[in-house]
Amino acid sequence: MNILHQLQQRFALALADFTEDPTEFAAMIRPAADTRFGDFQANCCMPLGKRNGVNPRELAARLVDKLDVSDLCEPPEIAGPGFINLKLQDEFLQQQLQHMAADQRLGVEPAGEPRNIIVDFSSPNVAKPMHVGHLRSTVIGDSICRLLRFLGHNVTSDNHIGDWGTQFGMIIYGYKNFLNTDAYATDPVPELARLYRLVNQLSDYHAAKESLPAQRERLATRQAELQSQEATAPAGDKSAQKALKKLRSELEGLKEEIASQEKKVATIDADAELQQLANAHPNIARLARDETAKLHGGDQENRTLWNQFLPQCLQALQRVYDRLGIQFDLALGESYYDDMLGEVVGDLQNKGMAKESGGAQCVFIEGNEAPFIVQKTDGAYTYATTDLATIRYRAEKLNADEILYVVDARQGEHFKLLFATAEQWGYSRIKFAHVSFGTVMGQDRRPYKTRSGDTVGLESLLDEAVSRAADIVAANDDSKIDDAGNPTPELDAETRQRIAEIVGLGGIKYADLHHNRESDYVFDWDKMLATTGDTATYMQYAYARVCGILRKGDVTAEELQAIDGPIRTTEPAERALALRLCRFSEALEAAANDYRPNQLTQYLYDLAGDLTTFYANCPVLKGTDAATRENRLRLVELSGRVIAQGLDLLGIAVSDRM
RNA sequence: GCCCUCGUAGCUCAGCAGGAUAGAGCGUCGGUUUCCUAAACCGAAGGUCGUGGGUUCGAAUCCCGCCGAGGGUACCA
Repeated sequence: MNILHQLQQRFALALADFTEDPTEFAAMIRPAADTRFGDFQANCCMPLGKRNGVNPRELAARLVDKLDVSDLCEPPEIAGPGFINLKLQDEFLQQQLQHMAADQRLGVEPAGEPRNIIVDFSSPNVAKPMHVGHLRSTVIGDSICRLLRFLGHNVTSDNHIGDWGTQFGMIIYGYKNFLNTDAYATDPVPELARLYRLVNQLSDYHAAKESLPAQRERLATRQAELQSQEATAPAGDKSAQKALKKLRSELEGLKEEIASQEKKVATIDADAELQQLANAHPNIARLARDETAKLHGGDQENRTLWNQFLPQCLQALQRVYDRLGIQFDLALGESYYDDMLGEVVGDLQNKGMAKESGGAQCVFIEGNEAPFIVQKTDGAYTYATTDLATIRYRAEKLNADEILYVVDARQGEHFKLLFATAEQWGYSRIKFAHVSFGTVMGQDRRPYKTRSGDTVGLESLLDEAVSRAADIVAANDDSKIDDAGNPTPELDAETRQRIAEIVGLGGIKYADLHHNRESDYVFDWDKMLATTGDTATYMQYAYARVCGILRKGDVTAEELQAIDGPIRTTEPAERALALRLCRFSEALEAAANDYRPNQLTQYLYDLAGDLTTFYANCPVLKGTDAATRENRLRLVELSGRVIAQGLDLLGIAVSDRM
């Protein structure tokens, strides 16, 4: 039941007399821009009139003549240059509502042709704790899975974990040299993370020490260059000024880089213990890489260690996913594909796609300067190779029709090359999409970091959200008063905590999902947990009020759902709410079509707004006759179900009290 | 150098298979409680949609130039 589709179908029939491709023009029906124009508007007569050399208004008149929507709409009206305005008949709207209320799927029809869709998202490195950078992929990916699944597709969520890269060499090196046995015995994962950080820190130290002199020299020459150019560049010469500007920004970058490296060196130098370690391990970076190579080469000891570490790391990740309510159907990490990589390169070579260039095996895609490197000079494979092996596996073993990669926009070029290569390689029947997203920024407009400059750990982020939410929940509950003004808090400590979890995590997820995923967004605690405005809380609150009304009205959702007969919409606020409810499937489709959960958040926000406006204007329980009361209760109950279902598709939970 | 994003109200952002007077939240100002959760509702002020051109009956939306911000760019993923 999708009213927009029904209208489009009717228009397509009528349009058949006027054009070769009626669906193209039927698609130009959309919700009315202004409610005064009605509920929907058709914009097709202007372009079609132009194409056919007919006056658009005349064409509109003839089209309306031909059009049969008498069972759905009031008589269509022609306005302006040739818009056709449509207003749904109340009886039709009421029928739709009745059907929706009786339907477990809320009137959303499952896809006629379900597709096998693989959604590749989250994909953290197991060696390091998850951080804020993983948030978007995880939250957006999960929502897309839920949406597509609800729409009837066969969705496989796959966590393509980084479990085979250089970071494991670092952990192994750390384990062999710096292990704190007690700490490892107590809780292995933090100890492994510490080892990773330590080895990384020591490697960076040596790298910085080595490169700093050259960088300082470079800075000096650049500065001299800048000075001389500043002296000579003609003020009116635009390109000279532009070059100057570029040089200045390059200098800034260089200074920042040097400062950050100096900081790394200083940190170690300031700590006698760390300095001693650094001195004792001058070749740590190379040795760690060697450990990785040994692991890949099948070295017994390193394989044993890997087998020992991996389950523990995965378990730590699982804690975060459990808390976020996220499940994966598969978690086939990079290691899973390791023994297929040689074959992939061989096959690409046989097909003449991979060629040697500069010692590496490369696929060159026309129109791209950079090659797609599938095997490095040293013989090692790259993530390009793994990604190709993964595509082959998903195509052949999972029968994929569609593969979505929910990954950072910065990897756009990689995916462009990957998809082009895969298509040439024989997988052109699969629809590939890079569902890209922008960076999470701090208030300073730089990638979100802690005050000391470290990346923000995901678990601590979640903890903080819940703790902030707990304060808000407590404050709200404490402020509840009865008619006499006496405090009447109604939530016990345990309930408050449960609600804080729902509100806090919902706030984080919603803040992410309600932005257009393509744009960067600024992370702001106060906004995401604000008790006012376009937040998860607003919707969760609307839901809690629905439950509150049913409780006060002493009816259950089941009882209301069992009532048959149309749901009347006499008041304007009732009608607006009813129309919004009927657009649920439109909203889901829009969100799924281009993988934009923000289309759904927008819908839910509008719905929650319509619902609270309805509350303000239409009393449900008080001062109403029995029929009105029942009718409004059904409207409220249906709204609650749609909100809960919509939020669920965003991965956000609700509570029946707040 | 080449390539890719982005520039919309004081702030944060929607809108971008071209359509009627450009929307929302926050903030500001004003109003609403004998009434089902005021975590609410109603109203007002606030915009040369970076800029200059072009296509069109019609452009925030499509094309080109310019300005500004960010990102990527051969062996890290």
